[in-house]
Amino acid sequence: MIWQVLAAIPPGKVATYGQVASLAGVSGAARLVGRCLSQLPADTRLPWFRVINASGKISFPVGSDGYKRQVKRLQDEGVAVLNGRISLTTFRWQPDGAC
DNA sequence: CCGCTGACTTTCG
DNA sequence: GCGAAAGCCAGCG
Repeated sequence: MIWQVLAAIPPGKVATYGQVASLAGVSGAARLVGRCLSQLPADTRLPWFRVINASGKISFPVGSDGYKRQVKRLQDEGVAVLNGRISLTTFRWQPDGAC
């Protein structure tokens, strides 16, 4: 389920763990999503880098290996990352129909 | 079976 | 804006 949701996230947009969890049907299980991502292989095609925490920041220590990788991917997708935080210019992904 | 831990979220002070 | 507490699910000792 989590993977399905990840794959459903359009490029250039990002979603929070809570969003993904909710869409996955496990509302409130944000930690579950995070745990699931941690299990994802390094060569996975899933856009796990589009998943961020509620603070709009990357859930990795700044300067960390995974952090840099995620930022690189995000920028490649067209997402701007400033101050270790997703630029406000990048709208969060929302289900179709939701404002 | 109990308790700790983890890529988290939300509310209260 | 930040720190603390409770809620959430799964894996491990």
